Amino acid sequence: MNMHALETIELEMAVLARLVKSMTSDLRNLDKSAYLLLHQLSSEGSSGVKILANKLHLDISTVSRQTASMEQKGYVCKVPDPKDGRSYFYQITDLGLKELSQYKQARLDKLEELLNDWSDEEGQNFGQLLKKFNQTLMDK
Amino acid sequence: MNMHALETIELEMAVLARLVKSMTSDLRNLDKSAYLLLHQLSSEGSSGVKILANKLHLDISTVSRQTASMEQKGYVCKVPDPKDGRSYFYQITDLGLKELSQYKQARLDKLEELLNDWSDEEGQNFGQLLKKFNQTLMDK
DNA sequence: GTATATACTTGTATCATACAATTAAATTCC
DNA sequence: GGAATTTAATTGTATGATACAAGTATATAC
Repeated sequence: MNMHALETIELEMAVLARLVKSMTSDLRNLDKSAYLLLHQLSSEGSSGVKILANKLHLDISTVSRQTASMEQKGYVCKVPDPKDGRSYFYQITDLGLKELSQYKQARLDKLEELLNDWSDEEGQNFGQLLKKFNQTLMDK
Repeated sequence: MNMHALETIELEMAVLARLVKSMTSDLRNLDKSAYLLLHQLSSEGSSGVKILANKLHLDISTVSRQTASMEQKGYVCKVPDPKDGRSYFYQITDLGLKELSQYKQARLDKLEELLNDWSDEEGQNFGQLLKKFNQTLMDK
């Protein structure tokens, strides 16, 4: 790929990481970190910490703490695996779904306001490229 | 903007933030956090912590610690402002420039490998949209 | 039935960050 | 010109997200 484009992506990616961090720091009903966890449980169904850790690219100890915290808040419930006394499934609860949807909506509202002068085409394009980029990162 | 596009951007942005975090955790000569600081000093010249904090969207206390750490490593030097006894300029040193460039190159190499099957056009497009997105975030 | 592997949790450490308190210098306002 | 206020920066303290290592309990293999 063209060097200039690479350099742009490289720098802007660093800038973005910083900006996203400061941007999301104020919608704090939900632990920011738990968003993807709940999303995962909601979109691909219950699973145990090992699978979650894999999907989320996190250490299992981190996920274990996240699930414990989510359980404590009533957003997920911990179901023992009948086939294996060591393992559990975490299942998102109705309250968890509600929280997830509210948090998502808050993010969407904010984003919509930010991007209010972007064209449909730019938005679609950006969304697709971001998705592709993530896919590329995920697979390697 | 089209709702579906917004939703894609919203979700993929969260995924990206996570992926970028795990991706960059292994090129650790330079504190990951210091990269943008050195970049800023190198591209827009010396300045004090307040201005840096503004440009980097960080608290001045955070920047103060970052500059102290960079100074300790010899990547920046701290020059008293002759006009104001309270303030300083931080200036990037030759060593700092060298480190910055090495770190940047490592990131570029990694990115190049990741994106080796992307077309020039996609890359350019993505770079431009990322830049525009960051600009949008930066300004609000 | 002992040894090993596996699923998960808990202990400990680190990093990046923010907010609050502090210090020291500059500015303002009688 | 000196007291009150503002400003630039640092330092104290706390937190959140993370990883790695050690521990616990259960399952599997030989």
